[in-house]
Amino acid sequence: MSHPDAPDAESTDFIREAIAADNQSGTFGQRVHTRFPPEPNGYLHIGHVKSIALNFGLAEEFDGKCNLRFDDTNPATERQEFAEGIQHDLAWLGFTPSGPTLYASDYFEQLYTWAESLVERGLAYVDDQDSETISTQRGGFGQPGVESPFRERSAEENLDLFRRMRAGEFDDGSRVLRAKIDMQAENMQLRDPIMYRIKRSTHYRTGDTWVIYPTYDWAHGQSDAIEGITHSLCTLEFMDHRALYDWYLQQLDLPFEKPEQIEFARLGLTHTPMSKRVFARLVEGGYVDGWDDPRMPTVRGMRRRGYPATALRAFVDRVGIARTNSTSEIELLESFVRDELNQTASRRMAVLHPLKVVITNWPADEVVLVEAANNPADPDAGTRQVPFTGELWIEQDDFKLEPPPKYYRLSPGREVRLRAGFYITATDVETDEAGNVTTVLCTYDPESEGGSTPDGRKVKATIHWVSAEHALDRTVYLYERLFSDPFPGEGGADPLDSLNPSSRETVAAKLEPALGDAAAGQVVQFERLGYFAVDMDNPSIFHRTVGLRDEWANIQKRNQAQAGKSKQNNQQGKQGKKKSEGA
RNA sequence: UCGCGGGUAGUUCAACCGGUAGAACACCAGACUUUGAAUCUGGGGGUUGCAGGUUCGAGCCCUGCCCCGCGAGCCA
Repeated sequence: MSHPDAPDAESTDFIREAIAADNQSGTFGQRVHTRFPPEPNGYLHIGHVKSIALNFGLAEEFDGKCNLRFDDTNPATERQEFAEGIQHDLAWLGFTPSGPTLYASDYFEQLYTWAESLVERGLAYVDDQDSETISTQRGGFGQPGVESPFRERSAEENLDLFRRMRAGEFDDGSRVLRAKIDMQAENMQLRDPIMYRIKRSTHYRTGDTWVIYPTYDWAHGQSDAIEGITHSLCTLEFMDHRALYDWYLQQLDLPFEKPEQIEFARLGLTHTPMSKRVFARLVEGGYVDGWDDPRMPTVRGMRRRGYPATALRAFVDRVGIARTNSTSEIELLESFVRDELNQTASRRMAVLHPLKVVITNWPADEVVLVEAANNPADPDAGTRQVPFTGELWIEQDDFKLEPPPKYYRLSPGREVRLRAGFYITATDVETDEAGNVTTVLCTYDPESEGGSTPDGRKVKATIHWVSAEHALDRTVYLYERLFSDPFPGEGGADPLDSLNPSSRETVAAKLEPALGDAAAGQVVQFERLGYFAVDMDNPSIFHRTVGLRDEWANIQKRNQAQAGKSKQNNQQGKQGKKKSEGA
């Protein structure tokens, strides 16, 4: 294939450019070594996928390496379960670390040794004040900080105190080790940041061997250095930490080029808070079934929902890397999911909201096996046989006693095609006392088997169906957005305020027999409805992954909006535009 | 209030370090169709935050202003 004029398919961004420049100048000797450093205090979510794809993608593109390192410096929140889950999710996404899994907690001893060396050189001191006092002394934006009365302790005293901190002689929170930098610095991160705190909490890996733990800032750059990381990528909120990152590394006087911290914007997604705190509340509050609930934006939730890993990766690739805070539309993610599934998912028929059809001229008890393509776009996907009988289920939406304009599905006197089956014409209905249609009586054209007639006449609609006698009864979960507001929590509101109360609808569906063979986790297309994933644990449960694009729904929506608008014109006036400002 | 970062179609990103803006998704229309899907074709959409300046020429450079984000955890 030759597309001489095709735009360069290679995605480029400021980070890739920076790396190319480093390679050009030989800064790291052509080496590219990144790392993905999650804290094991929750499961991976779609936001992490962006960072993962960036770090691992860079390593691959530049023929370098990418580590998986757990940033486990806070024993209070971390758990083995999360560390394992993250590794599992990472593998499912299709990424493989360049070496064994690494842990910041493995560097505790080295970090401690380095800290002592800073103490010895008068670059760090033990502060006996409580956190509130320290916080007050730090000053504020535009106001200088106040130096701690303990700032000028001798190196000997500091070393003694620091060793006794490690030995467990002091109470939690009673002392900290601080870097001695500059209480006047405009960058708050440089106002004598804390390096160690005393915290008696069992660490999921180191147990109780430590009572002092390094803070993120003290641990991160040094961990990068230990691993020979060249480009340490993190999100924008760490921008102010870069000066500190560099300061620590400078004091260590390492015999090789120091890693370079580069920040990029985290992923924002409409209708999707991207905070572990919110996720934990959803799980703990019982608003969802767990971290792997199909409505959760976690990797495991999306996997259960049926989102293919390739779609997730294609999505974050498309969003790209920039320094602009931005929020992508969730529709973009969904379009990648559909795009992938359209190519891979087998077609099946299922009726979600069943309405009985009786074919009055069908030979009693006759069963005809009709042949249906598994994927019309892919002949290699083969065909299957679907039993057709005189009693069928069709979708309630596919019949209207009084068809609205532009409606061309089944209605009295109208003929439609049953997909891969026969043409039927509605002749009559049966209703209950309330007047609701309970059964549609039809006649069929015996010459139309397979979906076409000798006279070649056209019908406007093709609808799906399931033989009542052969139908499988299954539970299908239909999902809507978990949060109805595109920007949950905007303006300081509680994100949970915009939880959609009907984010999951449970439906008793009728499925064609072939669906009985669907494998756990498999995703199929229910024709005309959407993609549905077989639950990974219970194969008789289906989750709607994503619906098909639905032009008819759009038409109806437009008509409604039109009607609503003309109604509104009469009573318009007040209601200032609601603009949301940060609280 | 101070510091840092950012502002290009509805959204997310491009635009060879000055040559007068493109793509994807979304939207609209048409073609095709045994999924109102998919596919194909076409279309509407931008005074590049605002105002000046430099220049033959500015989204790119300069000045001022506006708006948004982050920063005062012993969280990461």
